[in-house]
Amino acid sequence: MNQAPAQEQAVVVDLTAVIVSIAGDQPCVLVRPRQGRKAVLEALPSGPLELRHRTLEAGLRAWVAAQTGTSLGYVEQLYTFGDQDRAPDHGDGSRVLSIGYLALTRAGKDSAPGETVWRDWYRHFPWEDWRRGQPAVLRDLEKPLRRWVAAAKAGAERTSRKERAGLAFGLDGATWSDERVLDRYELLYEIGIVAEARRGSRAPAASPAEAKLDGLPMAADHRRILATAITRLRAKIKYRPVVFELMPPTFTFLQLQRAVETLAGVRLHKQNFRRLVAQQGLVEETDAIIAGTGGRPARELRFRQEAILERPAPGLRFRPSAA
Amino acid sequence: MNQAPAQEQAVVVDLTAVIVSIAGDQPCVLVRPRQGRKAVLEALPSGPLELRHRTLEAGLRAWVAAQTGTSLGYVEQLYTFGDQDRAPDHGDGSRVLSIGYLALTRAGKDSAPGETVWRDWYRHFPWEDWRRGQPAVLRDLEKPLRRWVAAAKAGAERTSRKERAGLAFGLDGATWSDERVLDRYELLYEIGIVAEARRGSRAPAASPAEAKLDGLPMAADHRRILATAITRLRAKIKYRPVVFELMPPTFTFLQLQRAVETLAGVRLHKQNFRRLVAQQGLVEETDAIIAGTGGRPARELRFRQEAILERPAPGLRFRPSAA
DNA sequence: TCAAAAGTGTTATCCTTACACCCATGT
DNA sequence: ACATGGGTGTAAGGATAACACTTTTGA
Repeated sequence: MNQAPAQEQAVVVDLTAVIVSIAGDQPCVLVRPRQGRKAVLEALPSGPLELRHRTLEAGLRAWVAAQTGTSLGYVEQLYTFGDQDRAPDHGDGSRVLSIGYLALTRAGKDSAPGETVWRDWYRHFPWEDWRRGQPAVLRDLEKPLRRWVAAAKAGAERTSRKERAGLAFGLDGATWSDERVLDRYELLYEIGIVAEARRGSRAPAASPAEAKLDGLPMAADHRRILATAITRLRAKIKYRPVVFELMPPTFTFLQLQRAVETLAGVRLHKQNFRRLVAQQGLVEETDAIIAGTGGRPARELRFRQEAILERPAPGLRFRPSAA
Repeated sequence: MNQAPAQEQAVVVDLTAVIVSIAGDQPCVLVRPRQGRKAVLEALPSGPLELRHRTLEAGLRAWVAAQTGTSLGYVEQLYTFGDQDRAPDHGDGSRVLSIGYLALTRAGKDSAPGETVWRDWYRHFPWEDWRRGQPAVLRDLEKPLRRWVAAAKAGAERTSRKERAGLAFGLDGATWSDERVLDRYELLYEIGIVAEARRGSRAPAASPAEAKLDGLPMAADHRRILATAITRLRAKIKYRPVVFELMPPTFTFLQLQRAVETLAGVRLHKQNFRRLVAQQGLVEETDAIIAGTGGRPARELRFRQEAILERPAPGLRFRPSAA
């Protein structure tokens, strides 16, 4: 194809998994400790693509099985990360690509084998959880955001920064969108609030005040991959019945609502959510009634596979509740 | 990170571009001839990732500039293809990944430099163009599809095949969805109707009747990459203002409608489309009036950048017209 | 008895869809 | 005159959001 292979370069490809489950009211991701240059950091399960892997997905499943003992169900490819400066950990000049995957599983918080642990993803993104109202960090983030906008000299650059910050964080009358997780992370990375941005010691060290605004860092660029996964998942529950991959086979309306709220990081309006789910035909009642829910016993529900055939976009197109 | 690099394998990464533009009423993709094993096939512009490329996207832009003389505007990553049997052209056992990108450009049909050519993408997917009603091929495809369903022994496999075929091709009362381009291609690949599926000489040669049902093949797995691009683009015009990347700076309502119809492969309802676009605030009128449209002169429109800030999902959420 | 959850009913409002109809130009 | 595209009005139906209210359990 190409007569000048002079510069052609072999690269190593890492397969990286964001494995998500729900435990109680926490959205969890499976991580394992990895020794960084200064401290032990949390890393996503991952391993290099090998010749024996017939497909990329098969390679991912093999690595995850080896490292976590888990056999994955639902898996989808997210994105391929390959920028040269994205992972200061590998500073040896060689090229490492990461192909990120999103996996959904029912495995509970207890069942993390080997050295792996389930972690609430909001520990890494404290500004993303609006279930108890606007998160406290977010108010404190507004000041550095506005400072960053003002730091550009007036004109195109200033306008562009103002727009980006407004859109991503819902400033100046813009509404907060649960789906802009990656936009927000990348903006905070650019500003230098996120610890990973300062690893290459290019950016100035954060003031102690700013350091408190950041969530928990992760190894390499895994936090960016996690942000990509959350973005994809939050978008996808709205037009595909993916929540059910995270639910037990049977559940109640409220449990389903809580699951969606957990992922989306918002509170939903109870009555309307029930009606939405019911009339979409996504679930059907079993004969059972579940007691001990803390109130009146609830009808037990199960997912209706057939719904996929009937609706063009069978998801939970919720809107956050006003309250 | 991993103590046993025994099997670690270096791979070559190809950056592949699906460059789309609209010429008249044709959705076009930029291709260049490539010598296959038997014949000259159309290939997407592509080249290997090199050390000098700081980012994947930069590498892609460099290769496209070198091969086509085009400097790309809008670019987004699509998917990374890495299955071992996906590209029978490279049969030497080495691993080649392809990272596919979608690029949108205003360049017209005339301006294809070097050995490149603009091609109507429906030549490769004749079943995807419903602008003049149900495409003729589709009626003929129904028979082999049903034969494939019936070929499975009754039970889970048969049911699954029936569902897949129904969903993808709108059989048995299911509605045709313009977004299932990749599903349809992959199903036809699996059945063996698509020529690429028979390259490895695993599948039986098609009967002359079946060969006529297939669209034009492409080099390697480029047709699959193109199908991925069309799928993404058809989905995206509905919630992001990406059509405007393909439009001239100013245009009329009908031109905009034709552009969307060209991409989506469906006819739209005129009055409702106008209202939809107008009330979304996606466009604004210039002072000019355009004559010579074939009827009454039309108001000239331009895209409103600000619309992106105001709407959460500023796209053209059209539905196909009944007629 | 009371809090918490389950569940029903109703209304105002908005958006979509479809239909009907008039306007201005080129041939 | 008439075909073609440009452009407005409006009414029916469905989906949504917000509200109020009843029922059933466990502590």
